[in-house]
Amino acid sequence: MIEADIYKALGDPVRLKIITRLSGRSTHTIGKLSENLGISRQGARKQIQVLVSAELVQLKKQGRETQVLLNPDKLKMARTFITRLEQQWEHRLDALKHFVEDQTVP
Amino acid sequence: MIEADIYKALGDPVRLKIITRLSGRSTHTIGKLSENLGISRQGARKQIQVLVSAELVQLKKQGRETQVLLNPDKLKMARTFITRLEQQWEHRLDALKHFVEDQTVP
DNA sequence: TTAATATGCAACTATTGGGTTGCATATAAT
DNA sequence: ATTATATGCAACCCAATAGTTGCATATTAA
Repeated sequence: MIEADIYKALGDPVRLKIITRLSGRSTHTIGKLSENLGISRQGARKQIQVLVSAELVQLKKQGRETQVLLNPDKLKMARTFITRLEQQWEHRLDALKHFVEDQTVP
Repeated sequence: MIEADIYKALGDPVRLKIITRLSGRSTHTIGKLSENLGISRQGARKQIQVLVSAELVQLKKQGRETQVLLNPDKLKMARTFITRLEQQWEHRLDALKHFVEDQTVP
């Protein structure tokens, strides 16, 4: 079940904040991204690495700094999976509804 | 950042399997749901409890067994949040595109 | 009433995770 | 050449998590 890793990566307030920032502003360097997260730079770096491992984010070294890039495909995967769950659920409810209707005396 | 808790709950293969089962079939008892997860009943029970705490799932006791019910609202929240991230991202890309176009010599 | 089933609760272990500090290194600016 | 900036790497700590086993309890079936 590969999907779990994506949600696991999103399942931390710091990492979610990072992702949110990336989705909103243009590219961030590791340094900028690590600011105002309430933790140390190295702490932030570790969280960024988690996002890299989950492939939600990509690093691109440019000179002495490193850009952090969002990978929208992975976000899409996460959303698609949830959407599928919801659809199955609704389909199930529909089936149940029909079943109940069939049982009803006309 | 409340959202993180939802993803955290989804971020485990066992729990994701449970959610998947719940979305697909009709209501499960705790017992049935705990089968074939590769872990003990009590282990599974703990994971179900995590889902309960995250309000992704609800329990309803019926006699000696307990039904596990999916809470579709929470799934929707998770999906909505990701969708919003994606939209911000796209909006950002659009803005960038326009900026580039403005810089282009006609 | 006795037995079987469905579940709960608690203690314990091992691993993962989030975070820190300290130090090293590479690139850029003065 | 020296200094400042951006980042990397490793060791360490503590808390949380995933899982286990063992036993208790409530409900239903025989």
